[in-house]
Amino acid sequence: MALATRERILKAAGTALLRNPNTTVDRIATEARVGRATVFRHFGSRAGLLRALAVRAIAETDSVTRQAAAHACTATDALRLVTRAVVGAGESFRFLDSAAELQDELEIAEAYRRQLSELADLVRAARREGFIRPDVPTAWVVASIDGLIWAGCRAVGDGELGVVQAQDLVWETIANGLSAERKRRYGPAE
Amino acid sequence: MALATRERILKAAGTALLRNPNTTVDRIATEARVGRATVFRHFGSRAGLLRALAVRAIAETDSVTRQAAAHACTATDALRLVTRAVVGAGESFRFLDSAAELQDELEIAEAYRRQLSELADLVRAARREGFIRPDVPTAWVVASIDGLIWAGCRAVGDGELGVVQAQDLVWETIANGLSAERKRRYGPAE
DNA sequence: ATTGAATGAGACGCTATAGTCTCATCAAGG
DNA sequence: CCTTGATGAGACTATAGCGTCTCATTCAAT
Repeated sequence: MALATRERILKAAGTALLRNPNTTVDRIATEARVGRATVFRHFGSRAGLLRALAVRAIAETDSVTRQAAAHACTATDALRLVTRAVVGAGESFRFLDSAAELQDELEIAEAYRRQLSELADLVRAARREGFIRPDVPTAWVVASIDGLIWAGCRAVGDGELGVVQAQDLVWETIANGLSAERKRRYGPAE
Repeated sequence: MALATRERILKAAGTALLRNPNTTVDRIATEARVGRATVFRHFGSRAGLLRALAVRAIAETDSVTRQAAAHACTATDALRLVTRAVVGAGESFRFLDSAAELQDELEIAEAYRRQLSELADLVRAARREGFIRPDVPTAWVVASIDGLIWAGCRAVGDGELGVVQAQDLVWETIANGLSAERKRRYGPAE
C-alpha cells in the first residue's frame, strides 16, 4: 500500500503542478485522495516532493533515451529515435518547465544540463554523418529540437495531437521543416 | 518622473520574474531601486503589476506583428516577417511563460489565444499559397512555430545567439528544417 | 484476536509576504 | 520662500501555506 500511495501522490502532483506550479501541498494531497500529513511522511517537505518528482522524471527520460539509442545503428537514427522517445515520455517531465523552485536544486539542474549535453553529442555525431546542415550551429540545433519536443509534448497534453502523430511531426519538422518547396541548398546536385 | 519610475519598475519586474516567477514585490522594488510602497502606489497590487506587465507585452507584440504584416505582399512573406518580429520582441513577453498567476486573468489568456488564432489565419493563408506542406495539420504548424520562436528567444536571452542570427535560424528551421539531405516529397518533380 | 504499520483528520505554531498607513524628505514650479 | 506631488523608509496587520504533532482508525499479517 505504501508504494501505491507514493505513486498516487507523485502522479497527482505531476498533473496538478503542470496546471499551476504553485499548487499547495494541501491541494495535491486532496487530488491524490490522501491526507496532507501523508505527503509529508513520504517526502518530508514540499521541496522533497518536487525533488522526487523531478528525479523520477529524469530517470524516466534517461531510461527511454538509453533504450532508444541502443536500437540505433547510426547517430542520425539515434537522434531520431531519442527524439521520438522523449516526445513519448513528455508527460513525465513536462511539469518541470514551470517548476522554478527546482532551478536551485543543484542535482536537478545538473541532470538537465547533462541531458542537453548528451543531445549535443548526438547532434555532433549526426553532423559528422552529414545529416545536419553545415550552416547551422550545434547550439541552435539542440535548442530547436528542444523547442519542437516541447511543442509536441504540449500539443499532446492539450489533446491537439496523438502521441504517435506528435512523434512523427516533431521529427519530420526537425528534419525537413514545414515548407512544401525545398531549396535543397546543401543536398547532392540535381 | 512618474513615468520613468513606472517604466523602471516594469523593466525590473520583467527581468526578475523571468528568472523566478515567484519573485517578491520587495525584491522587484529593490532591483528597480524603488521603495516597495511605490510599487503599490503605481500598480495597486502584485497582481496589478503582473497584469500591467502582461498588457504591455501583448501590446508590444501586437505592435511589431502589425507593422511586420503591413510590409508583406504575400501571406507567406507576412508569416516570415511576423515570425522574425516576434523573435525580436521576445524579451518583452518571455516572462509570461512561467507566470502561472496570469492564466486566471481572463483578459490576458484571451489575448494570447487571439494572437495564436491570428497566427493560424496567417498559416492557412500561406498554405493556400502553397507554402505549407499539405500533410501537416495547421495546429501543428502553429504549435511548432510557437515552439521555435520560444527556442529562439531563449537562445537570445541566454546569449547563445544574437537577435538577427536567431531570427534567421528560426525562420530557416521553420521553412527547411535542419537536415542537409532534403527529401523534397512535396516539391516539383525532379 | 492481537499487533503493528500506514493512514486520515485536524489542531497548532511559525514564517514569509502582501497590502496599508504614516511620516519625513526631496525636487519642481509658482 | 512656499506649496505640491512623488518618493523612501519602515512599522504594522492579516493571511496563506508549510511543517509538526497527536490521536483515532483501518487493514493486513500472524
